[in-house]
Amino acid sequence: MKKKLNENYGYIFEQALLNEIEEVGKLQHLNEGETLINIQQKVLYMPLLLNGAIKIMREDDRGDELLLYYIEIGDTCSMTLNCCMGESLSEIKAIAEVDTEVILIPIQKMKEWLRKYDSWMKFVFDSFYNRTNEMLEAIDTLAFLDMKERLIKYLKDKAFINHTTSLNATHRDIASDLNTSRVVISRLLKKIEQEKKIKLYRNKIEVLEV
DNA sequence: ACATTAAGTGATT
DNA sequence: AATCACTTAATGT
Repeated sequence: MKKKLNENYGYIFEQALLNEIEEVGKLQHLNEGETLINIQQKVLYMPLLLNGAIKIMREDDRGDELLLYYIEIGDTCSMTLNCCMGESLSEIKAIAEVDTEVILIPIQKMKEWLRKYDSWMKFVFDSFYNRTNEMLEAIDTLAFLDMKERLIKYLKDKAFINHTTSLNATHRDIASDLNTSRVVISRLLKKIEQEKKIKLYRNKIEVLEV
């Protein structure tokens, strides 16, 4: 853990803070598809991403999901930052997009470190800024793009996060991430394929134009 | 060979 | 863009 921590955060945090993180943090491995936190669950830890990627989903009361954005290396989730004052319930659902390693930090430490370490404060503010921007982008996407454009963006993002143009996903999965129906996705994918931007297979999509 | 699941399609709203 | 109803294709047992 020490090594991985240093690789990813060695340049951001001072040594004393790194030591504390090592002391109180728990290393956790998440397999692809595993849930880090679910909606309405108590937020007890703040995750520091070491590698991999996590997708952040919103969910309505019927259980319909919507992909908001991804969290990547060196990131944390700002939703947990809101919670540093006390226990609260998660507004979002976080699922590992690929195999992922995180360090879990008890949220009580967050407040304490804010006063103690400049680098921590800077990190928290930066994270806030980054998440807010991603949130705005998610809103723009929803408000201004039609389903076809959303789908293309989705494919690009997914290819980027997974570091491959060969995506393993069913039309059903995609429809659920975008909160639409499978039929719609199938038809749009067909169109996009005809435009030579992707190639379709069973359970798999090859992204050609990136 | 049969059941299950993924994907394609026309028609309707 | 969503839904229905149905078909076809791929895959697992």
